[in-house]
Amino acid sequence: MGRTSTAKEKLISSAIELIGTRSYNAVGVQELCDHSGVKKGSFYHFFPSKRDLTLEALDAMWNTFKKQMLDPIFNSDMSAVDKFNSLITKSYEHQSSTKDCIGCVTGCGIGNLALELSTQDEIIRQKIEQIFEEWAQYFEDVIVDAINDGYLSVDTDPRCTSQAILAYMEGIALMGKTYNDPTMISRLGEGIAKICISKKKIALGEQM
Amino acid sequence: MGRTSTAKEKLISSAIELIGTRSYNAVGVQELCDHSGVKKGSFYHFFPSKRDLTLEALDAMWNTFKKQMLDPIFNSDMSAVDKFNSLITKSYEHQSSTKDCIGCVTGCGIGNLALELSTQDEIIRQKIEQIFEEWAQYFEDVIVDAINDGYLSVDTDPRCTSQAILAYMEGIALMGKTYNDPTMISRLGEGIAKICISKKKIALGEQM
DNA sequence: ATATTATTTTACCAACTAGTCAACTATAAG
DNA sequence: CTTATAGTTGACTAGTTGGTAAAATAATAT
Repeated sequence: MGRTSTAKEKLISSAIELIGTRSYNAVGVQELCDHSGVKKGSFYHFFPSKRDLTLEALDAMWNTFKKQMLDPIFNSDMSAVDKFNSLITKSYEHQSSTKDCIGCVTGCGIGNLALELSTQDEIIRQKIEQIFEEWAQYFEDVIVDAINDGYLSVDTDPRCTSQAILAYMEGIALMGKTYNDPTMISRLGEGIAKICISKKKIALGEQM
Repeated sequence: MGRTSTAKEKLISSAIELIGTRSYNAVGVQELCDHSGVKKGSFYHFFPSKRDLTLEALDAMWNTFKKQMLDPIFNSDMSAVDKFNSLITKSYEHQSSTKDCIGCVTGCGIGNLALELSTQDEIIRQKIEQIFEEWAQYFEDVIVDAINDGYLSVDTDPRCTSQAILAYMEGIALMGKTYNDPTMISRLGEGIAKICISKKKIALGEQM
């Protein structure tokens, strides 16, 4: 009942675009409304706050990323190494076309919000933590396979290693954004398959 | 001539503390002034803009980091591996005490600003790029030594590898902040010495 | 056709933003 | 002791911030 609307979807798209290329605090509700052709009253009809829009934008970003990047690669029959290399290549291509289009490397939209808001908004921090958990699970699954197939030592800690690979990817995106150079991603991405963390832990006090 | 003042130093310290634990856009000039007990008029006597204060805060952060972290480790006689492990341990300890003190992992103050401002402020982006260049140089020097001493393959690309290690450190800091868990840094840090990038490059189209 | 309900619109608010300015004051050097 | 100068102060913009309230409107299910 009542009329239908595309305002919500338009606001989420604008949030991904504007906040993704600048930052959460640099983009205001008014600008989000202007960009999507929605009046501020409508904004607050659909979202209780800017924070809530951001939460939904984060979900949309993650779903798009899974559908366009992770699923095609990690549901394929490539080797573990090729899967990681392919992810790097696709990331490079994406950042490269973003730079051609708007003049700057924007990095990872999720990582950007993680660093900007983790200490300021516990709900957003938790949402990103949960996204990172899902993301690392993609990696962990192929690492477990690689161990079972004998391509990786049985000493490899799959969870630790998958988080390390995710950390490295986020770090590469940060470098690419800082240098405003997409080739940073392909150059540094070559090191990705070498990261692995063993189960045998060295006690912290002993390692020096 | 004229009177002396500590206002500038106090403002820089406040900027490091407040912007470091929240973000650039989340901290206003008024709050910076209140925190350091300086009136707004004095702020603009010393700094033409909030941006300029941030630029000086970035310098101060980098100098402190060099003096307290990099110099003691990289001017020591440890092995290359021990130097990197030691840096991880010190980073863990620092983030850990920050969490005990204020309740959250703040990550790398320089990396935080890099992601927040790189697409918005070209001058700040360039300053951080230059800091990253200096930072990676510390790593590159020990990698070159390790190659010369036979601990690392002669195929190792020192510049690429040093940037990759810096990327990994920034990625680890991002994960620690996102999970609000300092142990992320020590756990993932174990993989740091394994990263290395070879000189022999695989053409981008061939790698899949 | 009408009642119901979802959406849109406009005008509004109080608080806050970065930044300005001119008058005032303390001090270091001569 | 004076004078030049560096630093301090508080009042002031003009524009923006996230968010609110209520009236107006359009579409849908009956």
